[in-house]
Amino acid sequence: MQTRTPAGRTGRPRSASADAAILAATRQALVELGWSKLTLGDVATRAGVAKTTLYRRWSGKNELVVDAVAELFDELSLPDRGSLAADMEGVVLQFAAILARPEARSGLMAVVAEATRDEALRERIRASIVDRQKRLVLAGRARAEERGELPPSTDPEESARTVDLIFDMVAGAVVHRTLVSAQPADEEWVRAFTRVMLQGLAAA
Amino acid sequence: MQTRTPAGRTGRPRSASADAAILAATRQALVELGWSKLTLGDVATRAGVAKTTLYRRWSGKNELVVDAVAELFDELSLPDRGSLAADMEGVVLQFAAILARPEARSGLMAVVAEATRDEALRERIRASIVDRQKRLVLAGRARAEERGELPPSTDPEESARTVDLIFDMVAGAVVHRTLVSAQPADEEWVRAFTRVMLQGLAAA
DNA sequence: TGCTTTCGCTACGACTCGTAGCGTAATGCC
DNA sequence: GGCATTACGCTACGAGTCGTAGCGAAAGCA
Repeated sequence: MQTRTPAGRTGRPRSASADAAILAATRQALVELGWSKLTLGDVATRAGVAKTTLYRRWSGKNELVVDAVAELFDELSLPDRGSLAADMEGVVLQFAAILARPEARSGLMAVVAEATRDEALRERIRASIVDRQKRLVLAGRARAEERGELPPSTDPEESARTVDLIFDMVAGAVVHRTLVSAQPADEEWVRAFTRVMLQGLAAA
Repeated sequence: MQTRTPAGRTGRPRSASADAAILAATRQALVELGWSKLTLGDVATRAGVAKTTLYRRWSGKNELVVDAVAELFDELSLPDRGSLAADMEGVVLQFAAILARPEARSGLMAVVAEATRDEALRERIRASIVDRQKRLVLAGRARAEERGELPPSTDPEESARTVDLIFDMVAGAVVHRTLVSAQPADEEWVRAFTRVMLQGLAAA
């Protein structure tokens, strides 16, 4: 949210249900209208709140949509499928499934585009979406190390660079496949992609 | 352009210089204002043409910006650097250099976002940007085959799938690195990326 | 010279934006 | 219970943009 609810303060507290209603209404509007035709007045009507309430909590469309989209990615998980390759295929498929949803497609790309000219927005995206999901890469590597599929990482700086590279390659490829090439990131594609990734990383 | 200039037609012909001026003005406005604050009225003023002239040629902001951005990617080339790895590093660096320019950053992502809800726009992007640059992948592979670095491709369908995969991975990773992670795709990163790509492809 | 199409210009209604002002509702503190 | 404080819903507003229409002038072609 734009203004975090301070802990000990007097006065009427902000309605928690309004937050949820607004974010849900934002996603619904993204599905039906897309980014460019989405107006804050419309979102407020859908959520059953006044437009002024919306402006009291978010400074604008960008921040609102980032928060609405960020919630979508929290459902990503990394179930143990027995091998590094299977784990990776699984999470990539989950990621692809989220990107197949229209509220994620139109919302995510639009805020990334806006973020190219807005450092604060870029930081917000990084904090609430990107960095938040890097946990998956870290967990996958840790699990592979436990299995003995990967040697334990030694140089922490080199290790961080590799995580960033993996994340850029995975997220970038899936996004490009889904949104630019407009082809489904189905099991066949994910299998081919994962093979290139893992073979390439293993050789390095 | 929105309406191609028909060949044999009577009447005053459309000014060719106006097209160039409008596209240049669009890029300039993208740099100074970004996507969301760019208005067609402003572009028309910058280009020294009337707003109505602009609407006669393009149906809207989306189509205009696609054409303005597409021109940026035509300067990509594939100089012979002696090896597949060097060729790939070279073209990836060129691609990164274009994406480092503000008119490409803000424009490209925005139209991709809009394209998620507009099939015609998606097709326009694919035709005027994506497919147009796949020539680089094809040329790089052909050159590598001549050098003997790659076996000649046999199955044409499998071959096409590989080209698509490579393109999604290269373009996606560079875009994500540059625009989402907001880190420079510098020589060090490109070298690491290229190594993973080529090792991964070689093993498959 | 006529015919055709484009051009620049002005004006227009419709819409969205973000904010201000007001009275009311909900909470904490005394 | 009363009071201060904050959030809420509602209405209204000026500012800005959109995309289009209508006009006379300009630039080609036969």
